[in-house]
Amino acid sequence: MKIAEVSEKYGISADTLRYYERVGLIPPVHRNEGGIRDYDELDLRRVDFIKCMRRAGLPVEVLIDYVSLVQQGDSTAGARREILVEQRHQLLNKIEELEKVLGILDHKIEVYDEILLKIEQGLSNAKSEVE
Amino acid sequence: MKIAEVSEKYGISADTLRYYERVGLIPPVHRNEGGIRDYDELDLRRVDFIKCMRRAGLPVEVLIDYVSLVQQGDSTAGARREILVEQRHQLLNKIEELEKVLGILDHKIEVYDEILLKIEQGLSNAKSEVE
DNA sequence: CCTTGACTTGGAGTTAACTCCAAGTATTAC
DNA sequence: GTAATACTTGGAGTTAACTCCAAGTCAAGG
Repeated sequence: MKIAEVSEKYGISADTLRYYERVGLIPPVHRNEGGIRDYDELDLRRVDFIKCMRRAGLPVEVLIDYVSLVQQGDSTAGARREILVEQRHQLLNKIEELEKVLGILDHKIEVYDEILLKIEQGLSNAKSEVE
Repeated sequence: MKIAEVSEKYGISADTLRYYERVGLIPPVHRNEGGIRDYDELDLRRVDFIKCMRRAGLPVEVLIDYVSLVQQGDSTAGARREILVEQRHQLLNKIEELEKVLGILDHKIEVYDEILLKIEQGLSNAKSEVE
């Protein structure tokens, strides 16, 4: 699969795909006779993995370390697991934080609904108190 | 409360606090006779609100818009509600995405546990297949 | 009175993660 | 077979969100 198609399929620009390869986030992609990138099944799986991890905010640098360990073979399995455990931990914290803020937003929206209702009813003394 | 104390209390650098004020993320903070920032209760509530929102990843620009509407008074309550609803929506999507990735990480960690167990048992033919 | 240290400002510098560009080569369309 | 299109590379530019810096002010301790 050509880079343009991969870009289309995963919603990642061709520039970004090349950048990922350059910095080692994705190992060198398969090329055709002319030296042009021709993503095979494995390459696509790697792109998909990286896409997910990046969307979740895992730092490029951490992912580079991880990918480099994968390249070094089975002996690095323990170190790779450590990275995943650490990132899982970070992710969990992040989710908890976001859920807290979601609650705050929900509350604020409710308050606004009440205020707007009052304003609609012409109660202009519905001084907001919301920030 | 002086800027250094606020910085300490909320884990935001004094530079960042001044930056927030400069770009309009926080309305001008109360000053003492000498012109030095002296955060009052309202200022602190604002700092806390912004801290939460920023931690959840709400863009500074969006928050500037919101804060500016607050300054413009009650007539902007509807527009402010719209911003919050939109951000709530984005946040929910984000949380769903993170939870998906959390699941992927959990699965990968499990797979690593199995592999590491095999390796530990000396089954060097436990060829990983994990990426 | 002078020094120390926390504060002020506007503006420049940094970082992560892209994103774009110029110059060159290869493939496809006519 | 040649013009247009798509690809290549290394490197420069961009964006968001800080973060740091130089030069200056001011209150308080010795």
